[in-house]
Amino acid sequence: MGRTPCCEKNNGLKKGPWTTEEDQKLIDYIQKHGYGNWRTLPKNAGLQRCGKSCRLRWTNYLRPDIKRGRFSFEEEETIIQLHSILGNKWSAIASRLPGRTDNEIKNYWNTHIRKRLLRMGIDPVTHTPRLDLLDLSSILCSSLYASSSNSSSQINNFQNQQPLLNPDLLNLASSFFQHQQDYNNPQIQNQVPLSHFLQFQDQLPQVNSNVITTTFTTPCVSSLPNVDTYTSNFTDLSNYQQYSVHDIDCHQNNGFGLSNLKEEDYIPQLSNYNNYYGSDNQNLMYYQTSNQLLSTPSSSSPTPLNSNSTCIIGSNTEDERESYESCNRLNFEIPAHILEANDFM
DNA sequence: AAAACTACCAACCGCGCGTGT
DNA sequence: GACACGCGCGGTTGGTAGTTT
Repeated sequence: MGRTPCCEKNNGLKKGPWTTEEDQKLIDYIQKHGYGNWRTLPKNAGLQRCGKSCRLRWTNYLRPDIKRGRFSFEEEETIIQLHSILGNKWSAIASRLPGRTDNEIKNYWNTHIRKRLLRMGIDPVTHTPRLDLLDLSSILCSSLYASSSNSSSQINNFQNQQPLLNPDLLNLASSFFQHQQDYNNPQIQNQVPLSHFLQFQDQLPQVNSNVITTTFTTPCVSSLPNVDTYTSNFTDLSNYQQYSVHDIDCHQNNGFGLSNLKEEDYIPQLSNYNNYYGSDNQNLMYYQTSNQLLSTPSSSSPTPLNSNSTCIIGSNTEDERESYESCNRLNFEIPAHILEANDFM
């Protein structure tokens, strides 16, 4: 079976980059006749190209409504959100970004966003933390329960101490991530009742609290070479309060500190990843655009929708960020009520 | 200055789907 | 039902510009 290929091999048709003359021929022809039949178009237009090549050239480059230039933060954020829902459906994503082509978005994803997410320890496919790498419980427990045989002074700080993080909280975080992953699957979205997620509401006290900072100095986990920044969030579905977790930085002394971050390493606020989770709308789209950056040394930490219910794991201050350069650590900011409730201190 | 390396992106390729015969 | 066709999609490639060594 099978169909004849669009572009026969060695049939004299040109391949490779288009010349301006070819572009002009294609533009002129389409402006006069439209682009009804791509297979016959090149012959009629006097082009030594196959129809497929003409179509790609037109749709990806010559179309008059193509928007050129860098992707804005809003566009980038939209891409990330849509990708978390649609996956690699580039054409579907492109249809929601006027002026951008699927090819352009795909390229941008593969060359910028995907790499960035990977560096952050986020699986670019599932948009969830790579728990294979980032097993919070094992990391923190192994770090916080220091062995007396370890001579590191940092580690010795933790000798004979109670675990600093409640395993229940860590399990809760892992559960959230897993649910988030499950909920990205549209089939599961339709099957899992909202109440399934609300169970956590009881576990996270509804208390306005001042966010206090707790800094843990730990040995970095050598098995996490790519985990630089991790961003995700928790969304309380009942009232859109958000429990954000961002900036779990685990820098090894490999020279990759925050100061090494380039502009492209900064990401738009992803805290609205889950906004659609709480929507009753079957179409489940709810956008919050934001220009806020994460991990931007010159900018303050992004503010979640409801900052009074924020559980931030990360460093917020300039001083703290600078100290990353010389000190490996996990740095947490945890609302006081959670710390108290879990007897952290 | 040149080689090596990296990042980017336009273009290609193969496949699947819908439609017509 | 089988096949051909047109088209669109997603993955991949390769050329090139920029950067580093």
